[in-house]
This record gives sequence, structure tokens and C-alpha cells, in this order.
Amino acid sequence: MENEKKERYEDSHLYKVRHSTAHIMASAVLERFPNAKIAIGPAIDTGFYYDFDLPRPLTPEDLDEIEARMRKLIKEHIRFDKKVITAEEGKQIFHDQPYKLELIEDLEKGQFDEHGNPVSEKLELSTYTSGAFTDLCRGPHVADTSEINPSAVKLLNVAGAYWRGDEKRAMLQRIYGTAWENPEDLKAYLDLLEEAKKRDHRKLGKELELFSSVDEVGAGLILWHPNGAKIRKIIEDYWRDEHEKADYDFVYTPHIGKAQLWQTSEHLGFYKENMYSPIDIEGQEYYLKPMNCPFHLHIYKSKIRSYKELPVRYAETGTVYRYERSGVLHGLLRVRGFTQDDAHHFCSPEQMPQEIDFVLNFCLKMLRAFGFNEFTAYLSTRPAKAVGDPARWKDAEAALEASLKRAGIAYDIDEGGGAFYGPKIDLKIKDALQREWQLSTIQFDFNEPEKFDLTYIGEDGEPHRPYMVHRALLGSLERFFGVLIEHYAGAFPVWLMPVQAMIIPIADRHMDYALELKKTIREAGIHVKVDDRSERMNAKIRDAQNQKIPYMLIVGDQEMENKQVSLRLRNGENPGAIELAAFLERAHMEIDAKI
RNA sequence: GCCACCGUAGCUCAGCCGGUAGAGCAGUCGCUUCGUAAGCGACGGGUCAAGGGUUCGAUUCCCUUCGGUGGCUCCA
Repeated sequence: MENEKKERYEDSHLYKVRHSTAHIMASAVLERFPNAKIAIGPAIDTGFYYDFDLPRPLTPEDLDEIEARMRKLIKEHIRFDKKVITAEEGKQIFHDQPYKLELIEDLEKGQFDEHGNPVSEKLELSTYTSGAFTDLCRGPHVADTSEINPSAVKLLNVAGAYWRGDEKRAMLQRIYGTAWENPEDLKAYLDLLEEAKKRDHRKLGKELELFSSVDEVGAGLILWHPNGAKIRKIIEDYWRDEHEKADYDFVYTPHIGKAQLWQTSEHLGFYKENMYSPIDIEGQEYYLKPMNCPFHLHIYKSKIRSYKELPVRYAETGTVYRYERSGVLHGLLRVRGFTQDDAHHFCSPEQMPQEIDFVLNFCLKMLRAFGFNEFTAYLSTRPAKAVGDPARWKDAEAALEASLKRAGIAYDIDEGGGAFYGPKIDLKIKDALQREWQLSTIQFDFNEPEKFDLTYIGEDGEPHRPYMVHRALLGSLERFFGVLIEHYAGAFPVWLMPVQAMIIPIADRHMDYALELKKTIREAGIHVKVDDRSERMNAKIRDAQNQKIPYMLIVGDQEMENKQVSLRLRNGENPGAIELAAFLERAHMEIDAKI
């Protein structure tokens, strides 16, 4: 893998095309709004954007017109000319562009790049001129617009964006667009967006009656309907079985705790902006829990611990409440109340490497069981503001990294991205559409064992401070379910389906046979229903198909006579009449194989 | 929270420039008993998100609140 060096996206031709198209867009916007103030306009993973300060909000019609102007410009084969300039020259050129002036000043100081990220060395200033448009830019760009295919460019939407991502600064209008090498690639991308829309878990959640959230209950609070709840139960049952086998102990803890608890854990110091206002109970302040750990720590603390009982592993599907700004809420993926598949490990320093290995592999096993097979990881290290002995941080970081290497997972290091209390590994999975989602997190915690004064008695008879690992594998059941819905487009593997088989009697006279079958099939442990409505078979098939039920068992005169069922699958395949025993065997095989 | 857009029956949506609403599906009730993706008919269902304002009159215009969508920021 190391010797096949993949071309970095930033070095690719497509990157230049997109970046250049962003400039062309800015040029077109300036034609339409000569007084527009321009901010920044980079290429991004799937296209590009440019931020503008405009006299009025953009409409969809504006986008159409800007796009038309862009095509016209592209066809003019405009050259991109680079010129290295001094800061003084830059200030001349952009004297009426306040955002550019600010960039130049920062670049001059040599402290920030165009995104406001700190840089170590002083950067050279340059401009790129394309036709009437000149932008402060370090490039690179295409030589001229003949390299851009006007039929492979499309503007997508307008959104608000703060100047430099800072909510205290001006709100700009960002136009998102996409550009590709050819119209076929553009179409493939637009089709992908279309497919993603079809799989949207909010849409499928409604259609398959999985979950909802309603105004009267509150934003970001999820109601799990019977179908969704059934799937959740299957997930939780599997999760519990696996944890049982892996020597976890299960605990249950309350939803609220006294202010003092959160004071000790430092949540009120470091996490308060994510916590809800306190509840007054007989003059004492209580807070809804944003995390489960302080409770687990208290269970650990309930008696003297010997090194012999380590590692201690406490697991709980614990429901936590975190304040999220209304604008960030999103279906199941971002909510205000959610259930973590949480656990805390307490171990000795010597046990730490094997404990990390264990939890990482356990995590991968769990995710694979649900059909996720591609992972990437981030190792987040010590931030500037951190608690705990730096030497222990180094140990912990090394342990995490070694474990990632042993597990053979590709990872990036997020320098300084750890939590204040410890370094962590965040695992991302790739779904069927190759989109990445962060689910799992494995975190060291140097803070709480200290704050809660956790100890164990070592071989030497002296008290020692245990290491603590905090982990969630599926992350939260809500988010996990949302990702699962989109991954499978609602057609979950059989083992997860709330209804695995639907018996479809053709006429009323087949009802008794259908009910008899149902009994036998249910006794065989399969979730089965009979469609006993006075509908035509075709209608019943259609409805079952739309519910994505894996097995449709059609029974009429022939089946009744031969003691068979006619099997139809949700992909439209039609294996036809088989013995009931053969069906049960097939179903059990597929359920056990989790396919 | 901020910017833009949106909020009409359970669902998907129509309703031009102000004169208090309509379709398909779903539901209920009949009829139909049917071989691999929607049988026919009848009926019921909306304080047009909520509150306030302008107006003789507001679903339609204005304001506020709540909720949603796309982003910004943040995160499981």
C-alpha cells in the first residue's frame, strides 16, 4: 500500500478545475452584483463554494442566471494568470474588498492562511487574473477555461456562512456548486445525491413507521414507533449478548444527578454549555445527565477494589441529554436526547494495552455484525489545555496508536484534538454510498479517576490509581439507527427486520391455512404476520414489497393442497412453491448469517 | 443561535393579483374472493403550525413564537 502513492486530491486536475470554476463563479456574481464583496472560494471534496457579501438574498433564479453567465465565460477560454505581489500591491488591487484586505493583513503578519488557520511560515502573496476578475489566491489553477467542461458544472444551493466561520462576524452568502471532468461524472454525482435523498432516514422513518419527532414533544426528542423499537430491541439484545460474552457487567443509572456530582466530574466546568438548566428539588440543584460516567465511577467506588478484579467493565445503554442549538438538529443523527451504548473500563496501567486492543477489536466485531466493513480512524492527542501528567498522556497515546496498528486500521492523527481529560480514537464507518459517519469513540480519561479518587489495592498492598477508558461502539442508538437506515435504504438484513415474513392468502378460504402457517412459523422464532385484509393478492404484495419485508409467503389452493408456501423475495425474485420446512431452513440460515 | 427558504386533511401535494379550501393515497363502510407491485363504489376527515396586526373581509399581506429544510459552528 505504501509504494502505490495515491495522488493527493489537492494535486489533481479536478481540484484545479473546481477551484478555477469557483473563480469563474465569483466573476459571474460580480457581473450581476458589481458591488459584491468577495470572501473566499475554495474547492471542496465534491465541488466548490464561494462566499459573498451581497446587497440582497440570492434567489434560485439568481443561481440560474449566474450559472448561465458562468457557461458563457467558460466558453470564452479565459486564461488564468498568476502574479506574485507584495502586500502593498495587494492592498491597492483590493482597496474596495474589505475581506481580501483582512486576508492580506493576516498573510502579511504571516500568521494565518486564507482560511484563518495559523501557519508557521510567511506565505508568498499572489493573485490570479481570469478575464475581468482578479482574486487573491495561491492557486493552482487550470491554464485556461478550455480545461473546464461547461456541461459538467452546476450550481447547487445557497447557504449562510459566517466570515471565517466565526459567529461573531458577518453572515455571508455561500453559493455551493459542483464541477467534474465530464458530463457523465456530473450526472453520476447528481444521481448519487438523488439516491441519498431516497435513502434519507427521515423519509424512510416515516414510510416504514420507524420513528418520529413532533413539535408538541419537542425538537430533537425521538419517539420510537413499534417497528423502530423492534429493531432497536434486536440491536440491544445482540449488543447485550456480546457484552455478556465479553465479560462486561451491566449497570443501570439515573437520568439526573446532583450539582455536586457534576462539579466533581468537572462537567459543570468544561461541559456546561451542553447541559440543560438545573432542576430544583427541595432546594437542591439537579442536572439531567449529559454523560453516564460519574455514575459508573460511583459504582466502582462503592467498595475497595483489588488488582485481582481488574479490569472492571461496566456497560449501560444510558440515555443522556445534551443541549444542541436548534439549527444543528437533524433527524436521528443529531438530537437532544439519545442513548449511548456506553461502557467504562477500569484497569491497571499494565493492562492498558491489552484493554485497548480488546475494545478496538470488540468494536470492529460489533460494527461488522451490522454490515459495516470499511473503517477509518482518528487518533486525537493532547490539547493545549489538558489535565493529567504528560507522561501518562504519552503512554496512553502510544497505546492507542499501537493498538490501531495491530488492528490494521488506517488512521490520521488529529494533533491536539483530544478531550481535556484524555486522548481518544474516533472510528468512522463508510456506508453503502461511501459516505463516512462517526459512530464509535474510545477515550482515555485521566480526569475522573483523579477527581473521584478511584483506587485499587495492588500486589504491594498499596492503593493505586486505575486507568479509565470510556467507550461507545455504536455511539448512540439514535444515530446508529439513522445510519443503518440509510446504509440499507430501509431493507435491513433479515435478522433486523421487525416483520420478517408476510403470509399472503389469495382468497378468504385460504385464511385458516395462513393462520396455521403463522403459528408454526412464529414458533420457529420468525417474526411473521398474515395480511388478512380483503384485498387482492397484488395489492398485498405491493404493500409488503413497500415495507421491504424479506419473505412474502403466498398461499392459495395449490399451496394449501401440497402443504407448501410460494416464496417471493423483496428484490422481486420469485423462487416459487417450496415446503414449509425448506422455507424455515432458508430463513434460519439467512438470519444466523445476518444477511 | 445565525442566514436563506418552508409549514394547507394521517401522507404527498394543488390553491393566480386577499372574498374562510381541493386532488391522489391512507382511513371507515359496502361490494368483490381474485395467482406475483395498486379491484370498484360510497362516506368521513382541515380553528390552512400557533398568537397578534393591517383590512369590510386573511390560508393568501406584515410582525412574533414554535417546528422543518439547506448551510455556518459544534458533536454521539
